[in-house]
Amino acid sequence: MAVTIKDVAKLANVAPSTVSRVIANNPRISERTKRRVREAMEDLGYHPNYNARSLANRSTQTLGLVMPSSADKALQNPFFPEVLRGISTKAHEKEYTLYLSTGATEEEMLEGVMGMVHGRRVDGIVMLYSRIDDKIMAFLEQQNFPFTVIGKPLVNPDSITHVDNDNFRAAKDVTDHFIKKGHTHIAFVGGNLDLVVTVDRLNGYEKALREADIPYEEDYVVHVEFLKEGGQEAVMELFSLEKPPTALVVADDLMALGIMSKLDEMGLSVPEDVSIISFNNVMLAEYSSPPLTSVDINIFQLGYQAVNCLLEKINDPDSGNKRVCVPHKVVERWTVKTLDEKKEVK
Amino acid sequence: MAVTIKDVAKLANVAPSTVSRVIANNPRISERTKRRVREAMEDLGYHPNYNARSLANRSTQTLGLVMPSSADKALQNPFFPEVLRGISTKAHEKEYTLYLSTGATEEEMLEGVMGMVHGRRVDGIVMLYSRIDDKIMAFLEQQNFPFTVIGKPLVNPDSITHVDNDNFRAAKDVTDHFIKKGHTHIAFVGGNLDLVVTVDRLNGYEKALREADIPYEEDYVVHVEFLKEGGQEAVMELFSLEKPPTALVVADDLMALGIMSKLDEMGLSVPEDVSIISFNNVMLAEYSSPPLTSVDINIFQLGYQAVNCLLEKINDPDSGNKRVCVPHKVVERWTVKTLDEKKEVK
DNA sequence: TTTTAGGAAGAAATCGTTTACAATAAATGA
DNA sequence: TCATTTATTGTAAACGATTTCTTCCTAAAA
Repeated sequence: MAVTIKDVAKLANVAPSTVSRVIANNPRISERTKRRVREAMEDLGYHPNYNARSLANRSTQTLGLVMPSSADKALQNPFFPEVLRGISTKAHEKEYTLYLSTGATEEEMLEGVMGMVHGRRVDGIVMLYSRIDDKIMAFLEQQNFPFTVIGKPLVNPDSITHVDNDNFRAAKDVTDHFIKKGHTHIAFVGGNLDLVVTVDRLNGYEKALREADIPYEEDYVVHVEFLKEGGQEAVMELFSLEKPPTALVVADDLMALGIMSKLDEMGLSVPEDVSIISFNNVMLAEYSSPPLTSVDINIFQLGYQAVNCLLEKINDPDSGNKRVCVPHKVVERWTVKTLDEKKEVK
Repeated sequence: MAVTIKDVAKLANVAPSTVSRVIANNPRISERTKRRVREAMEDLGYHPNYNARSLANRSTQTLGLVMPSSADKALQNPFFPEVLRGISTKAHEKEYTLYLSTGATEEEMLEGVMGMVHGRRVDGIVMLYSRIDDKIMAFLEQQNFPFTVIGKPLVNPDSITHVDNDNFRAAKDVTDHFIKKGHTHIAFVGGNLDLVVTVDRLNGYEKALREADIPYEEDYVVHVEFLKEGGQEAVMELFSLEKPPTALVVADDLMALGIMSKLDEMGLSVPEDVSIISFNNVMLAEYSSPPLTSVDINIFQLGYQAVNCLLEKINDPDSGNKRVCVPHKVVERWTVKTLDEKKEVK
């Protein structure tokens, strides 16, 4: 039906293998035959069949992406389009294409990944999250399949190539920022505790408090989902406390947005009554009212670098494992109020 | 290396063809051998090789997505994550996976699509836009390759399956809305004129004006890019006119946001000085200040239905062409000011 | 007992490439 | 001149499935 390498071979009066070599631009073929073959390809409108190629090659030129939840859910958070941008930019640079994972439950996801790996559907995998005790990561490691992680693997980070921010530092920075502005009642609203990023940030938050001799209160730490609704739940909890916080370290812009709208409903205003710094600095942060002070973690770079490392691993499986740290930067806008400026101590 | 169908066959003491039949659950194989073979598969941890399958089958179980510009650029607009959500939801339901297109220029995109089609890399394609005189669409049509379009093909819409909103109607509705609220100086800020969606909406806008005997002014119609920056350009043009508009029909939320921030810079306030209704109703619309009145075009459905139609076409290539119309709904928020309430005429 | 039908499974071709190995002819060197 | 390279191309075996024929049984019909 479609025109194959054999048709080209016949027309150009050569063997199929010769055509294959011309495609690969093998130097062992003379320029004269190359020209002849290329002409034949042109004439017939020949295009190589990817599946046949992959099969013979054992390479697919495609990369698998594993989301923390089903793509359906994950795509609701602006984080993902942005990593995707970084990922697809680098992937396309190197002529790789992308393959999105399936599955609603963790069990289904694992099933899907096993399919990708065993079925040789992808050459490598980017994990878009890092969870504690993750079955999928364990599987990939055990299979010795090329993969990189966005975030920090908890167990043996040195033996897994990953790209991450310094989340501990970032959380400490923003907490310090609040402290410097005179806040002492600072709460932490994080995502699910089994995400490593949450743990890192929580630790940074705690460290900052300890250094400033502010007691760490269990009640000031809540963990909710990375969505708007999550933010709203958090508000309910925190603002029914006897002494509600005056400042919030929030792990995600979307959550912060949810928090602000809930706060608004309750008649509390930002930053007058409560200050907020969140993470990610997605476009929303700029356009909310008031605009959010947010930590820019350079999501695009996260994706871009993850693919970069992955391709290195694919091309040289024995290359060592790397850790790439993408710098962050807090972008100050209008959600932080100064209670009582501290003198610079340092 | 990896375990193949032959290994399973050997262990189960049957021919490879038998194993294949067991996988396909062919009724011509006895339950007893089926059990035996399945056991062998389990024991060896067998997973079928997708490439080999695709090659033999001439089907890939994957769908190609063609973006209006490179994925890199397109993903900046929240429209795309949301269609992607719809698309991936349906695709995963039917165990199809997704393949993102490559290419920065139109020429490169076409190249990429030709690769997908001729190289049998995908079973069908969803075009995420509809442009006038589009080479890619022409190619797909000429090849008689299964594809569906999100948006309305301009040339022969009846012979191409597509899913769309009634954009003419939607634009007329919002323009009428302005008119009813007493506005007479209504401008239109659209995307690129070679996108069919722009044309449809422009026509709806014009129709509403004519019906209300408001003159259609060339100066009140501008066309810019579907991004924040586009909105800002638009403001520069419109508000240097002698008689600037009091109401804006804007083709995209992101553009509207750009417009609002520019307006703010210029000391004009929304909706006091200028009213705005935009399209898409992405999450941003809800969180901007003031929150945007926006036409919800149900982006998720657009993607979901596009895949639905595509799968139908793939499974039955001779099924007729359809047009699915996804309903829209204007979501009123706080960017429209009543100048002078008209009596309901109808 | 022979024929026949039908169920179950195997053999081998096929899908469209790549690639190791072989083959040929021309060119080089002694 | 003959052996040996070297440059160029061909042959055929993978790659890992699916699928069309066959074949082989066994049991029912004649």
